[in-house]
Amino acid sequence: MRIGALAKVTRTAIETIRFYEREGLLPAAARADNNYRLYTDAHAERLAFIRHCRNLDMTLDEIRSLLRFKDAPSEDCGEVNALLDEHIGHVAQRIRELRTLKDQLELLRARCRTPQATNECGILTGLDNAAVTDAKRAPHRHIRGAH
Amino acid sequence: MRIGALAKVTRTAIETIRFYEREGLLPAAARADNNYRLYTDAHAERLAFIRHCRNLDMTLDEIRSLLRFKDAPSEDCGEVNALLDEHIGHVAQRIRELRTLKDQLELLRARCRTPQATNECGILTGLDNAAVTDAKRAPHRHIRGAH
DNA sequence: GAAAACCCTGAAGCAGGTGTAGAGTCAAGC
DNA sequence: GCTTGACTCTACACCTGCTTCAGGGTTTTC
Repeated sequence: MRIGALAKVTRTAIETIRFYEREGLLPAAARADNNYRLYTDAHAERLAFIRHCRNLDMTLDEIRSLLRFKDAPSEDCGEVNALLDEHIGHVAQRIRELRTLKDQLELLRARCRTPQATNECGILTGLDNAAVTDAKRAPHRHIRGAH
Repeated sequence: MRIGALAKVTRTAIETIRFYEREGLLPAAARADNNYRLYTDAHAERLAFIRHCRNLDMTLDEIRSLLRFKDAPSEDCGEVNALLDEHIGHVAQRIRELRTLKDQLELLRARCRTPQATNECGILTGLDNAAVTDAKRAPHRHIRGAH
């Protein structure tokens, strides 16, 4: 199948497919005479795998690791378990951070229940006075924020 | 004070300070004869404000809005309330998403309790078979994920 | 035979910075 | 007076995970 068909069955943007090929996640497809990429079902399965992992918020590096394990089928999968455990840890950590964050935001919000002049707004003065404790962040998190 | 001192008191990287100046969040500092930036206490306060907001995971655009309200002290702050409410909504939404994600990851993890050959690993086959429901994502979220 | 739909490459752009190269400035120590 | 080290400057590349764009060529459909 051509790239458009693969994009459709995996519900993935065409550009993303080419991007995964450049990144080495998806093996390069064979080419037709006109230089169009030609994909097999194996490509579709691998891409589906990648997309499932992305839906689980894994980084491309984590997915690369998982693909290596898949490609070495006789090896022990203990490291797969470890990788997943670590990833679950990241997600749990980020949930904790966001809950703290939400508490702080609601505290801040409670400082100004009704609109008034901005120079008396409890929210702005709250942000001025560091009412917010500057929670230390882990330097290399990978689960994204809220926007 | 010079940029290094400002960096120290606000616990902000020097490059980040210059970046905020380029982005228009921090007004350009006066320059000494040797072209070094010279900051006032007002700069330090404004930068502290920005950093508090960033610690609350606001985007630079949201912070830009808040700064505009701060700079117009006689205006009504109802929009500040609205901005914060919306941001709290983003965070709450992201917490919900991450909880669903964590449930899925734990379900997946339960498929392989003990290490075995990777071709029999329940995690890898689970990811193959789309055991994971592909949750739809909001297209323009801004609160970051887990890594 | 023309228009619409598809495909190609290569590069730039997004957020929110971080890190680097290459150069200038300044105070202290020998 | 000269070197060393700490500090600062500008301008640019890099990070993730794509998305968008420019500027082509090809195939399908009417």
